Amino acid sequence: MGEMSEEEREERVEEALQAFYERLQEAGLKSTKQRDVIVERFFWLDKHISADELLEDVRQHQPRIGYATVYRTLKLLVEQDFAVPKDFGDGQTRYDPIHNQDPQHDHLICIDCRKIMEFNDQQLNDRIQAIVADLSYTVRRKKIELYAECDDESCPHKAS
Amino acid sequence: MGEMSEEEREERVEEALQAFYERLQEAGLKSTKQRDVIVERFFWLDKHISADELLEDVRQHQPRIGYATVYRTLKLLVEQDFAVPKDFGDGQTRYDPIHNQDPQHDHLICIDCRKIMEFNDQQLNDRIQAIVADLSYTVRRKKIELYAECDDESCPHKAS
DNA sequence: ATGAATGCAAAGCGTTTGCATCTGG
DNA sequence: CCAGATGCAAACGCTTTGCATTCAT
Repeated sequence: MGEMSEEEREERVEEALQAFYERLQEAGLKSTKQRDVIVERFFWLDKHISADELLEDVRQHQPRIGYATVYRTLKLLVEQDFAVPKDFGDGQTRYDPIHNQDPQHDHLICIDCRKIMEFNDQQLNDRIQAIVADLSYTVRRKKIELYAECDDESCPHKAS
Repeated sequence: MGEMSEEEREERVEEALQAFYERLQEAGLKSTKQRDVIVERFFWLDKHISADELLEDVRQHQPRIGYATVYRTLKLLVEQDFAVPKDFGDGQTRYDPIHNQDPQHDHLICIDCRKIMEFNDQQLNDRIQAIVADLSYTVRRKKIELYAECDDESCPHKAS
């Protein structure tokens, strides 16, 4: 997770938005004020987020937005392969934006404080591809969550 | 997934039950008709199962059992590390029994027919352990789900 | 007898849907 | 114009909980 300047971020968001609206048009779907804000904020924030959290953020820009719209937009993003739903076992689905440059990452969850870290390991991905190929399948997407405990006893994660 | 004789299966169930009831006693919890049946069927069936499916199965032995009891028992099994909750994205949680001899397996889900297959790959596990160790963590449990498409066009899985 | 477990029904919670209204292309 | 999008509220499906009753120890 390297640093990213404001311009780079805006550029990335812009690219994603453009790709998204291209798909919308292909599918004969529309661009609306609400949809625009939701999608833009989703790409801008660029992290796994719950419908709830996204709604809260989006309402700062468009206060009268309904949660149904957020759910519908997230569903749309998933269908169009711009987001991946994730379940971390706390009862609500999180959505991870997919930006083309970054292959889909995996998660390491601290069982002490529930902090969620991201990682991306090529050797792991290679092995997965091999396993699935052996079974005569082709991976479309994966969900890898490692629940782990911090080795360092004095680690701040040792909250609970 | 090797074959297993009836005796072996019964023996495995017996072992698991014994371990479970030992823990119960340690925790000052009780054995009841309902709990016994649920836990026994859960270990016997020995596959990821939803509360719903388990209830249906259990009711063939104890018709008056309530679903709350099944949920409570599953929760107990999870707390005591005899089961792992899994979410495959279809809205309901499945529970996987943990039997000590078999390390926790992973899943390959066919995106065409939703069939869920299990696998266990040592190289994969090794790599995971290495990744997590690098981050100064120790894996407690993992959740790996690969959503894939069958390569064989004539495969019966190509249902949808 | 006493704390735990059960069954039932009701409540909870995140998510989806029906419908009247609005809006973008 | 008119299919698609929105907002609201109601419905949904899975899961949890409150409570009176039953049961294991």
